[in-house]
Amino acid sequence: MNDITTPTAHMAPVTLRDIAERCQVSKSTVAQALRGQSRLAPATVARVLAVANEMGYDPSFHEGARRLALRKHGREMINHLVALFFPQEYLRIPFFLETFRGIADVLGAAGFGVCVGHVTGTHADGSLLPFPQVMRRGDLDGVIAPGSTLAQGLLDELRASAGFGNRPVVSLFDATAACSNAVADTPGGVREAMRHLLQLGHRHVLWVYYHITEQGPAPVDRYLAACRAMEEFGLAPARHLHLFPFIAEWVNPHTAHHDLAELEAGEAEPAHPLVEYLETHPEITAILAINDAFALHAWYTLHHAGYAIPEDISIVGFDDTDPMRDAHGTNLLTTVRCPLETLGREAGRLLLARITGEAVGEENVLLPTELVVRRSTAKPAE
Amino acid sequence: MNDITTPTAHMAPVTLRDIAERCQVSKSTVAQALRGQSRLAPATVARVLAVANEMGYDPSFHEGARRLALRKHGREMINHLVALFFPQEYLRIPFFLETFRGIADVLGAAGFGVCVGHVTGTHADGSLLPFPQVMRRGDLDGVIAPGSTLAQGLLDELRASAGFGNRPVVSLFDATAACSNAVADTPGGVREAMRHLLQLGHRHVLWVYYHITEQGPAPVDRYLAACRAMEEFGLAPARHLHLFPFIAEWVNPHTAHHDLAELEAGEAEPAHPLVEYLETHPEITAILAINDAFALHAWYTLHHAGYAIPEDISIVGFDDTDPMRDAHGTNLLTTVRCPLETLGREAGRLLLARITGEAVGEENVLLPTELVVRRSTAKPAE
DNA sequence: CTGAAAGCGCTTACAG
DNA sequence: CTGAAAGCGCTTACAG
Repeated sequence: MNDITTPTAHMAPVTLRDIAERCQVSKSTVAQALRGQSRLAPATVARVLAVANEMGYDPSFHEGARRLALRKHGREMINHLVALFFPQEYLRIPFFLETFRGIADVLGAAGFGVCVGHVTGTHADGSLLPFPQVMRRGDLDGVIAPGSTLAQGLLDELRASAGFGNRPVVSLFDATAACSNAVADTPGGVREAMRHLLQLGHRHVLWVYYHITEQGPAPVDRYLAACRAMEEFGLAPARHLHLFPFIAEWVNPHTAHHDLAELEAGEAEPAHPLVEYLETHPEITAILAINDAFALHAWYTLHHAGYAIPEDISIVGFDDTDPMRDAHGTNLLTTVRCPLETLGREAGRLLLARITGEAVGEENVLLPTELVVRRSTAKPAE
Repeated sequence: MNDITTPTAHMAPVTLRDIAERCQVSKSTVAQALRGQSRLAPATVARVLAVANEMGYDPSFHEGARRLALRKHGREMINHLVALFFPQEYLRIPFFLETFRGIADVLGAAGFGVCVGHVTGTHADGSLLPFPQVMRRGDLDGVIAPGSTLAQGLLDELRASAGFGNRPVVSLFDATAACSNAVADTPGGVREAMRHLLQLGHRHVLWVYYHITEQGPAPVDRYLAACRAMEEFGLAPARHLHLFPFIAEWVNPHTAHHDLAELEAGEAEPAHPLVEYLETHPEITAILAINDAFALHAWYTLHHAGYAIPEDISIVGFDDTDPMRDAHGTNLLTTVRCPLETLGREAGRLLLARITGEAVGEENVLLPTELVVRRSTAKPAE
């Protein structure tokens, strides 16, 4: 790809020299006047400013030259550009979008552009996409990214690049050492949700998680919070907290929710793993899902298999982003709400404070979550 | 805000001069070798390249200087940065996000950063936000924006700014003169949807639209398509196409869907305007909504008022972004699907072609839409 | 109080 | 085939 183009004729933009000529002063004087911090005669400053304004001088257009000149003296400029990195599929996930809104609002209000970058994007041949050029040449004043994304090596890559160095980074959703963090208290939300179920009388709960890691079912901190809540009620998690891994097809738009109705009409339906599991574990009376999408899929699946919600099984979601509406439009799903837009705002605020130098060290923000009790949870059947 | 910071000690990045010294050649030679297009001795080129590589020379880090130097010769560089402008609330709208994904994918794969900009953002005091700095200084190679946004004056503002000039612009969703367009054939979708209803036997249809303009109910092109479809069946739109303006509270997350259930328990419920309208116009047997969210709200409202869907009223949505699921998770809403991610890809492709110079003039892409018939439409009751 | 100078890191005519 | 020169537009020491 040819990177250089010869543009169609442009009106030449106004430069310091143009102003200097018109004012009959030197370029240095104009530069000083424009920067404001000088011992020039007030009258000179006023005259230069007036002429600059009249000629339509646009300093932002010449920031490149300014940056270059400043390097000589070992100083850097704020570029008013930050990147928001995230895995490609996040643009489909409502809880990310709420956060995105908060970030974009705060940074936009401060005059910063927010550049989006997919970290897990791949070329057609499967090779990983490199960062866009903007992100590789010191244009970025800072970066916001989900903790999971940073943990995958993005942070190291950024720190190693000459263009980024030790500029500020804010981790979103999950706390990460070596940068600032803006996270919601999701373990607290899990604890509340579990207490809610236990207080209703449930004793065997199915924990629907993402995938297993060496440390346990991910996200591990939430799993541990669920365990602790059980222990508070004198229950041994090993016996009372049942584990069920989430299955990708549940929320894949091409496979989820589409086949149940068709199966009705057709041949014998294969048993859904979740239904099988519950049939062999009749002591389970409640499901705690890692997000609303999983909760909804469990709900549809169980309804289809003849379970009544919440009479036979109580279901709790997470995030409060995907409603389960009845025919009146009322959301029935008990879930844990995270202050996502606020989380985004806080992430933006932390980053700005570091960029402008108002803050020096890393800072962590932890926002409370809130259990929202609706109609998908009830006392277990007796 | 102080724009300049004195950074912590950075390792000085490698420059042409460093390489030149090590190679015992001049800076010009190094520059030529690095650019590749020269009549240098192949051996020299090889040696310079090897040393540059070994020293870790990063050309992208010095793009600023390169840009500056190129200006002297009236040439411009591609900056690998484009902006995507949209009204603030679009980050909540699923149909925009699908499109966003397509845009980000295509541009990311080409090494371009995508910078998001809110056009309707306001400061706390209500004043309109200016563009972020990046967007005001010639950093942008091009812009993508919804047609509605461009029509509000963004295009003029961009063209008038020295930093942007006549760079390429692609209009999304709605066609706009004076730039390239990537739009879906929504009028075609409306026509199909209306034919579907008329073929089922409906004769009086309620058209739920955004708001009235001088040209008619917006979006006007879709309204006219609805009229034409009626005329094809020998019906006069003036008598058979009933107009109902959309009410903002319907999709405001703070007021929509929340109160119906609570009202059940409480005092006398005020009649919903839609219900009132249908009661005074019993000849209406079908609703054609401008998007799925409105269709869903109409559905919930009518269900609550005792109407059966589709037995009493057929409902057609638009976009296929918001499902109306039954308890099995099956989507019941008949609607018109737009190829949104593809639309985003096309918009990105058009922009890239202009930026790289592969395409010269404006180009328009029109993608077909598709009626998806589900269970919310049926023959009218008789 | 103001200006001439050196230089950020690069580019491309232009000499040799 | 290679290098010295001029310059992009700016900045800040440093003289005067």
